[in-house]
Amino acid sequence: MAYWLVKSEPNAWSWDQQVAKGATGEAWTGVRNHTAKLNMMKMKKGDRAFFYHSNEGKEIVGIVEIVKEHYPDPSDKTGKFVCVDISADRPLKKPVPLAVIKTQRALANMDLVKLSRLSVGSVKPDEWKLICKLGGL
DNA sequence: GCCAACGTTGGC
DNA sequence: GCCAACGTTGGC
Repeated sequence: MAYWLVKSEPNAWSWDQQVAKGATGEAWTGVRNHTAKLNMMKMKKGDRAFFYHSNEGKEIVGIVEIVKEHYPDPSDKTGKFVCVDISADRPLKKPVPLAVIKTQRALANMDLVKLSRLSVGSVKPDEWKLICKLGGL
């Protein structure tokens, strides 16, 4: 299983809204970046991703599961981009802020830190474990 | 509100 | 196909 991180501005789409969608999940649309798209195309059903609040909060708040693999993004008229469906799995007991991630040497090479504008990044298994620990899971 | 990083666009 | 100009994202 692979691990990922998806970003959303909470005033556009928040963790609470994601939770409200339940196990059916919600289409993760609107990604218009090819690096992010390539990451989404690598996602498999059952993969997990951290849910990160950008701008407001700037912290990882929960874990989501990929419930449907990539398909054409219905919100993209050019047909070039894709989306996946994700559903909320569980919240972190304690959100992990970006500021804390930056203090961890083992997390310095995360896409989140290195490629701050990338909205869908990958997470290595070791990074995943450490963040879960920091998040109280 | 500022600015750095990065993607995209358009002139050549 | 190069590169300057511009727009957008997102941390600070």
